[in-house]
Amino acid sequence: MPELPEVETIRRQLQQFITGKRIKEVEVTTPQILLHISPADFQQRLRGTVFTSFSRQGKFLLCHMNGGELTILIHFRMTGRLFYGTPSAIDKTHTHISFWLDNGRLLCYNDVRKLGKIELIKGKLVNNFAKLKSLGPDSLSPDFTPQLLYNTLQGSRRQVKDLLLDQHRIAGLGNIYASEALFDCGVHPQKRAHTLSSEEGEGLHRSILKILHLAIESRGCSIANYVDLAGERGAYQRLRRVYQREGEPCYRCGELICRIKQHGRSTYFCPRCQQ
DNA sequence: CCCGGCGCCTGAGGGC
DNA sequence: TGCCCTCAGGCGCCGG
Repeated sequence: MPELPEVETIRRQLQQFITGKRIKEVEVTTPQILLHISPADFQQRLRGTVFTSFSRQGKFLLCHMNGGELTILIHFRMTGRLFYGTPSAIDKTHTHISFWLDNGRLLCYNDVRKLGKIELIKGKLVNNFAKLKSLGPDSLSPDFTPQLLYNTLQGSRRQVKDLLLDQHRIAGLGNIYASEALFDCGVHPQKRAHTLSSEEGEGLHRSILKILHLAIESRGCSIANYVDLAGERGAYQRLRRVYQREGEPCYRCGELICRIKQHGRSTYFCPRCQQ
């Protein structure tokens, strides 16, 4: 479930429903999901702690426990999800980590492909955590300005779509929203980043924000298997203009949407609207 | 720095 | 029905 809007949707729901809840017990059925910590240690450290708040950096979800004493860091990769509900209501197929809460409900990490990762960060180390520090500015943070994007583009000879997927430059965009944003501003995905004009840079910046806000309003994109905390699908897939529309007419000009491969990943674009 | 390839995993869908 | 291939919202590592 991966990109920024989906993680943000989950974060908001956690903030609303899980804040203040205490963990009674932790169940680890698939240890490989845990990074740099044993199941026993993970359980022991989290037992009895309270969910204080939830934040997000790019596609990382941070669950702050006991006012920041500990942070659970979650990356969903391709198919990770979180479910919240009563034990009888939750389908435990592909559930790897379960948090039993003091209200009798369960918060479960579910992941068909088991590519997602969960780790624990102690106290103030969060601000120094290498993995988070190496991220570029979050696409929705005030640091992500038109000027910053333009400077980033100027500093790279890579294809612009490839650059947009690099979390160390800009954090949050994934394969769907990168294609959608480039279509929205009419920039060809294979254009070299440094060749974009400042107007194109500004247009791209505007489109990224527009697409991300629209996707969050739609509570994410459920082309494949993404669902939110309550198991509900998002609605953005109905608004997408190019992603997975190969061979279908462009909504703007009628030309057929193309699919190309960039670094092993599909990119969708309109050859007429994106020159 | 940049790029391509592989590995991590499972499941869905298409061609034969 | 089965097999084999490709593909999938991601990312880290390695070698050239």
